[in-house]
Amino acid sequence: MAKKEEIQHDCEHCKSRYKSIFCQIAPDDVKIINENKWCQSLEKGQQLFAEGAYPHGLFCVNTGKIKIHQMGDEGREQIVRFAKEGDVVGYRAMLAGEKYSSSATAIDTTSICFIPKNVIFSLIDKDSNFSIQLIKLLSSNLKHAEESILHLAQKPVRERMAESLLFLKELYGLEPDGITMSVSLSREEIATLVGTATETAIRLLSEFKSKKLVSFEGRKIQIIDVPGLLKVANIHD
Amino acid sequence: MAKKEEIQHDCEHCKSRYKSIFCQIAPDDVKIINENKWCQSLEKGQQLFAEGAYPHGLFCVNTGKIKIHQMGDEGREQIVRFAKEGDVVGYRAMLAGEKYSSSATAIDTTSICFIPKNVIFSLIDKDSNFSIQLIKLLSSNLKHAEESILHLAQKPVRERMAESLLFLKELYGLEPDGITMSVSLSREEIATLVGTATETAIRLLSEFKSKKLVSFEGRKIQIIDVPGLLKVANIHD
DNA sequence: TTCAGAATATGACATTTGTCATATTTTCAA
DNA sequence: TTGAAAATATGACAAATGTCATATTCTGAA
Repeated sequence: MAKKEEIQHDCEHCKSRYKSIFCQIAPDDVKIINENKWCQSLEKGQQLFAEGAYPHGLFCVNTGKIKIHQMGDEGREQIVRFAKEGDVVGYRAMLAGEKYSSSATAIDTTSICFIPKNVIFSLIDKDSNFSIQLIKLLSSNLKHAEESILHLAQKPVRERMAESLLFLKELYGLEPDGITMSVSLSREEIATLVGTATETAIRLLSEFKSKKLVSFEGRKIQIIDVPGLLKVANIHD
Repeated sequence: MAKKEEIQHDCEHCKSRYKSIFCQIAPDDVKIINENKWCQSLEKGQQLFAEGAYPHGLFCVNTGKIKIHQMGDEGREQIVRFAKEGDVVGYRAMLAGEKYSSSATAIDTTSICFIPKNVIFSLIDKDSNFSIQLIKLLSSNLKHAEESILHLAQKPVRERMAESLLFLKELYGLEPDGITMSVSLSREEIATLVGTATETAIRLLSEFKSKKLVSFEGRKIQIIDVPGLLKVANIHD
């Protein structure tokens, strides 16, 4: 695990708390979390935790962007989820009492807080509202995962590529210019998200560029034609 | 929804309860569930609930087999999960307060109990142990879903077919003869589980038969060579 | 600045997988 | 029992996608 960078934040005034599963907890519990958490900042590319390790707590994303990924048989990575401000990562394995089944890596400068396992379990024990928040989070993740299963099984790569671009735009939003995607990924990372070979991803992006659906300069991708991308993605209503 | 067949069971003596998320609840709560639940039996092919409908509770599988499936763009079904004795179905949408994102259909004669939403939520409220059971269930489903994402994105169809056969053997077990799989699916259903075209599924099964990995007579499939299937599935340790 | 290694790009080609057509077999209701 | 419809099977072919080779461009450290 990356070294601790002790830039302590204060949970009481944490703005990402209100976007998180901790949005409804009691002031006393906020205090307990505040006293037991520690904060850390990650550079782009730094790993938060690795597949196979044992979790000792969970991580709250304060600012930044995280990818959750798994290693396939041939050493090829697969991105299974993303996290942003207000999201919680590393909780699935912790709650299940298992080793991590995925790794988490920062894909941008990221600031996170770590909350120890025992604090979370005592919260579950005393605050049923918090349990419901966790249950809803897991449910939402499961819904998205099952949608991915459907799309990977049935949609051609071109559709999935268009869909992934729109998904990234929705999730991480645009820069102040209103068209450039805030998230910056390598072609290889885009390929592992879409579930295809890097060369295929590159070709499809070039094709989308020539069709004026997107434009890009290196990793900075501009979304030019949302209706066009929706059409390619075969998304209607 | 299918019509109610009032064959009331008794939760206090229900043997599938001990395999379920209700394994640890208090006797008083068992009583409450018993008084509020109703039971239903489903023929093979009968639908339990449909994508888009609103959930009013959850279903416990008493005996039998259920598939959880979604409809893709071109009207092709995708199986995303299975349920068996002791499993709970239809809970994801209910807990999240959403419409069903999948349908559930019996793939064998099945007996289930329905437990109303308010009973479940009051259990969550009073019994944190029950919440943890639900959280673990969701975590387990999410883990499997993310594994499916990895495999659909990276493994060729042949590997996924071998893996699916082994998975079905593990999940539903074998008949008393020790080699025939207990679950009986059409070629089309197997295809929608593996994520391929029906013809491709048929060809692969024929290939496995000629390689003496399996044998079959119609929908009754015998697992002949587990190590061979593991090898084809590219599963090592 | 410069150079090596990485990332991106593109062509050529092989392989996998899906689609369509058409038998053949099975199932089930009249 | 019989016939129609559905399910299974198989061939021929097309389309999608991956792989390998090879440029070209970019990036960061010396």
